[in-house]
Amino acid sequence: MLAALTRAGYSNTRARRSVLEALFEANGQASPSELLVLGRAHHPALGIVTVYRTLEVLSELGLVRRLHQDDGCHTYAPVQHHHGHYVICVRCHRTIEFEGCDIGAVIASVEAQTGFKVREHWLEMFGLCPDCLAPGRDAA
Amino acid sequence: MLAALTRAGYSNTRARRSVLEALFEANGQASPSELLVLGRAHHPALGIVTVYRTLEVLSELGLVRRLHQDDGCHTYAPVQHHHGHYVICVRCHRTIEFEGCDIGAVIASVEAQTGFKVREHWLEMFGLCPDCLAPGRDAA
DNA sequence: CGGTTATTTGAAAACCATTTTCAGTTTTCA
DNA sequence: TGAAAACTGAAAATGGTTTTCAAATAACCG
Repeated sequence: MLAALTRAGYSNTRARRSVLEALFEANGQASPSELLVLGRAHHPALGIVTVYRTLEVLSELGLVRRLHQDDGCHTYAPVQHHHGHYVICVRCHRTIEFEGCDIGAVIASVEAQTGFKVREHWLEMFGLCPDCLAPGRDAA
Repeated sequence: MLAALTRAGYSNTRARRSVLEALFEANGQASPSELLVLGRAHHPALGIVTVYRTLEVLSELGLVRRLHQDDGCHTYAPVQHHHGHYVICVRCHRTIEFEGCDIGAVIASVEAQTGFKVREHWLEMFGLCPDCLAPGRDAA
């Protein structure tokens, strides 16, 4: 990821490195303010503005994806699959990317129903992760 | 919709009526500030706070659905189908609800891939509506 | 219909995530 | 190593949304 940034012409700075590290230490996904806290473990002077700016660059390069929360705030997850979507645990917020979103048929049906030409879609799933499903781990 | 509000124990007020009217005059969906403008045509004293509060009530009653925009802002659409999702025109913002979101197979595959138990999902599609697709209407 | 109470309303203020501004710092590169 | 370009953080600005609170309105009862 750092290499991709450099390749794209961006400087290799301490602040950006700390954001990248934070991103991988998170639970699959994290908000800018969570990344600030995690990132400061590596670079105490890190500022929230730089977290936002780094995430913006990473998004543009397709290295990170922005997830939408119900309240309208955002969360960011490293991209693993080119066409990936996410399942988010409603209890612990663990987030996993999945691929094989086979909704071609749904899109075709929507196009037929509405006359629209669909270009992109958002799909996010919410549920419980294996750990939070397991009985006896309610304290987690 | 008004009847449903009354049935649920809410007062039938001029302000709420104007928000309902605005909702149906919109292009399938509208933001709170757009609803304020539309609603004021019916009730000039309408305030934005009441628009928000009315939408909140309508959401709770399942009469309206909140759509998420890329920037995190929200838009509201009247509910037509119990399990509906929306296609939004990226050009004119016309929004149409569709049903028959047949992603049971996708959900099953995600559950198998990740071990999560999926409870709900968000699905929004973006594209061009028939009018905006039509050539020669570029001025619209 | 008139009076009383409970509900609702709108303005202003508070909130909070995100963006912009700007002067100082760090990187890059020759 | 030194100059120029890129980057950074703090503080201020923005803008959608929520809270507060006194005034207005609707519902209800007689």
